Amino acid sequence: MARRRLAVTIKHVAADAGVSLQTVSRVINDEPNVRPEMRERVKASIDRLGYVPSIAAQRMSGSRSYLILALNDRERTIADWRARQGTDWVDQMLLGGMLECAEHGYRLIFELVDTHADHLARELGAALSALQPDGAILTPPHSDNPHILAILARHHVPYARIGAQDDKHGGTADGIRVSMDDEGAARLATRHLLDLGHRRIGFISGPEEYRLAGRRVDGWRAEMADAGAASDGLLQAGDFSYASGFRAAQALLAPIDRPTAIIASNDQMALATIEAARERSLDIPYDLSLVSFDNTPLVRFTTPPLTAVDQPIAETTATAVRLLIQSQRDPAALPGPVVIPMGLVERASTAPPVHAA
Amino acid sequence: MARRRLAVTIKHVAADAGVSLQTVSRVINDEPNVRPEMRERVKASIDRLGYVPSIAAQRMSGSRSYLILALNDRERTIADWRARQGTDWVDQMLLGGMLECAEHGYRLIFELVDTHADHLARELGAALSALQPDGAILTPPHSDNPHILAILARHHVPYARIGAQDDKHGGTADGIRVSMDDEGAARLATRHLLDLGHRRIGFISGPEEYRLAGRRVDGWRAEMADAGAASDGLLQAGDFSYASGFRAAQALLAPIDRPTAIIASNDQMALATIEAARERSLDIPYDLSLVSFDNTPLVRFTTPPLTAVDQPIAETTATAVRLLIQSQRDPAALPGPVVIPMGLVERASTAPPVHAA
DNA sequence: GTGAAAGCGCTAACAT
DNA sequence: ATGTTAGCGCTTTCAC
Repeated sequence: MARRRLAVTIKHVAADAGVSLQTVSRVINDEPNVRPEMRERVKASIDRLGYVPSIAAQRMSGSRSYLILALNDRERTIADWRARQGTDWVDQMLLGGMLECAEHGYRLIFELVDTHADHLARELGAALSALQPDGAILTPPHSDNPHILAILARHHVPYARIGAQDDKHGGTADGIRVSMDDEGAARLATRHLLDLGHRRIGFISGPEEYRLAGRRVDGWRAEMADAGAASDGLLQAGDFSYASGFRAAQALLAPIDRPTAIIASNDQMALATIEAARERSLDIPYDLSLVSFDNTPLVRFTTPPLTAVDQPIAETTATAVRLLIQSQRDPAALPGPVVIPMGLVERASTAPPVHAA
Repeated sequence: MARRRLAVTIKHVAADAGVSLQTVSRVINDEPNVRPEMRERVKASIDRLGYVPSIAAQRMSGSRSYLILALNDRERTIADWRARQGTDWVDQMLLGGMLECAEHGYRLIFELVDTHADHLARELGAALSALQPDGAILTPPHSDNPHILAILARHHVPYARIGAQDDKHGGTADGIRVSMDDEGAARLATRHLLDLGHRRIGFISGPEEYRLAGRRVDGWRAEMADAGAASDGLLQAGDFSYASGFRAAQALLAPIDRPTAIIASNDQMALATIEAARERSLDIPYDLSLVSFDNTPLVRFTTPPLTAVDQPIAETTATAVRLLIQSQRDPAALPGPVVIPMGLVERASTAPPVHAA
């Protein structure tokens, strides 16, 4: 069976326009040294023939692949998908990432990567060798994984690290860094509750391997301190799971001098806090105010709908893509760490404490 | 700046194993005419060097690209992402599609395609020329779009149509077809309500351009007829939007002889029905039973949680991928239309009617 | 069963 | 400002 190559190639365009391959290539890549009239002629041929460069061929000859890899944690992502809890992290990433890529003629490819070290080098290496992307976007917890950074570096793939905290090599700019202002957001949430009149504000933290979890704790503690409110005994450790959130909420709500408000550092743990409050017949928001983190879709459908810190995932991903592409064009100017502000969406789960105001 | 090609290529493997390029190629592609011992030797070299074939090069020389495109409607998908209502169609597609692809050494690339005819040919053509995928998965409403099918055919890209109803060219097997059993599911939902003792069961339909919407209506009507229950005046047209669902529910609930149960053909319209019932002080499930379609995450968080028909999107997508890949291996045997059964998840929104049982 | 040669579509380096 | 040449990594003939 003869392979029918119906695809129009650069040759057809060259013939049609009566120029050399090279001139067509120059036009495609917006390179100099082509007279305007030639350029127009070639463009006309391209349009007429409906020519589109083959990414494979472009990549083969050492040029760009116009592919950007979005690397996410396999285990966690699949678990989220299976759980069907409405977590839309992936969707928001695609929304921000794909649209921004399209803007620049790139394409975003979503890829799952195992954290487990054995597979890691093989798996990620395979993806990089096979696809040869022009860049990669790392999400937590990969953003701070030195193994992954090393593999990327070995393959000369530039990367943007979302939510990465520090440079690994003391001061050396290690990839592009784009973070959400988790600390500021925690302050914002805490301030909101303080303003309502709360003084005893509990906090349920996330797991330590997520650096952003620590930053959220820092923000809460700092804002409490600034207000002269004690935070001792008001911190409970969770791991972002419902079960851990439930235990943490129970621990916070058990004492007589229980907090009048709780900040949960993600939505699942906030959900668990609602349940823990219900068990003790505490009414939200009157007996207990609750602020959640992340603002995933489900918090609009809980009873009551939750006041929540909003994670601007789409905007953050778009920014990462933009900086990555810009830095290819001008490899000199790597931008410093960029911080995207987070917002607070007030809903019905926060109110003044009963005995205050 | 010298381009440092650190990647290990087929040459390195050939040299390392002391064989020709061709033999390595045969091993990679599991082709015959290689002695077992040679094969082992080459495999050992591949492992040692961590060699991975470059997709670009493979594609260049006329072989597979190991890429499968998942085509979704741009406007609708972006709107869903922006709305953040917890619709996880895309996630479930990725779950089923990516994992099944990985199983066979393929990769799934998620792509948005405009329905608007002008752009369509350019856009989709560009994606196909650039990526040269080995196959495409079409989702509604693209599955039945003759324009898209034609462009795919012109580029010789085999496709699987999810939720496509009929062959376009009367009997000619037009691509692979995988559908969910919408009619059966509607019957299932209706039967569930009939079994509870309901006789007046209202139905809120979806827009006509989605063929599955029509099939859901058919199933409801057929099951009602089988039970000897009248369906006249119990059908209201919606378009899958909240607003349309609200209007439809209002129309259904206004008459004195209002239905004791309603089936909404998607979750947004079910949500709207909850609100419409609340406005008339109708308690769900006691005054009104409600069954939803799709089982997106949000229906677990409503009050009450909704009994819903579950769309097995992941399984359907996985099946489409599997059939697509199989049919490349053995182009002879294109399977007939495959139907994936849907299930009913019972939650708290359905109960016997007050004046029955 | 194995290898050598040609070529896929494109761009970098080097002419002109 | 434009054309020519070589080669990217791989698979497909076609020899042996």
